[in-house]
Amino acid sequence: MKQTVSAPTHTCRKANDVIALIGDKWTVHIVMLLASGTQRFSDIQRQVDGISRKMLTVTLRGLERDGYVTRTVYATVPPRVDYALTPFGCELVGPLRALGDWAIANQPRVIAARVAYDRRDLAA
Amino acid sequence: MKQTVSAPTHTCRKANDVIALIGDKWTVHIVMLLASGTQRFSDIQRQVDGISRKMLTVTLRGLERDGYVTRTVYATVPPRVDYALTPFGCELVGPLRALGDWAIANQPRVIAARVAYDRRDLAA
DNA sequence: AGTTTAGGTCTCTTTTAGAAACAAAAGGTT
DNA sequence: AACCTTTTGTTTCTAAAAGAGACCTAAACT
Repeated sequence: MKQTVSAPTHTCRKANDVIALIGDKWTVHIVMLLASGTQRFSDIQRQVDGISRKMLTVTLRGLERDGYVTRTVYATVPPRVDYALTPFGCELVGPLRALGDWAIANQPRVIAARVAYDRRDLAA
Repeated sequence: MKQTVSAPTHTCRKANDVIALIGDKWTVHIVMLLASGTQRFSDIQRQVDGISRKMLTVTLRGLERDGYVTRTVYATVPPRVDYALTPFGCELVGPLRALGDWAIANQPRVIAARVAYDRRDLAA
């Protein structure tokens, strides 16, 4: 029997692959940061609260690979590496900022919902 | 010495907490699905390609806890459980759909960027 | 009796995230 | 000369999370 993968399913799987990176919590922060201009590695690390060097490297490499950011290495010692959005990356800023702003604006409601849920759970 | 956590940093950490769930690859799919109406557990599982029962349970529970969806259990055998967006969850649909649509529309460009990157990488 | 069904849970294995040590090499300091 | 600092990583090791698959319940059907 042939595989029964419908067209919509196929589209979803591919979109999922894109979303897996752009929806990532670190990615949202980093892209919003870079939206305000070029930054070097250590600048980003300082501004993205709680990220480890490793995860920053991994995330930035992924963003570079997918075409959202450029990585410019200066052959100095100690090294200096600049990250900046590509034009394609700039296009992503709109929808991503919408999500980020929504999250910031509605965070108190989420916290309230959590507290209510956990209290209800406790009572049961 | 006092902790030096600036106000923006504080805001970012809290927003991060919200984004960690709403930006999740499964969440985006599930919320978009529920946007078109109430669905039962097995319906969602069938439509969200590749999700395991466990991850579907975990994700839906998280969405319920944060106030985005309601969970209605019917005491029948075999059981039946309906999931639906709350009014709050409906508010999330806008920004989430924007992101999802962007991902679908631009997926080919991402794939192209990846291929180019990997080829460049290989040549080096 | 035995089978099927829906919505989970439980256990076990594989990935992934995160913390922390190490690298490299030019320039300044002792 | 030997040592320290600086920046951007990489490597290693541990903890947490995701995924695969068996198991559970109990009514209705065969």
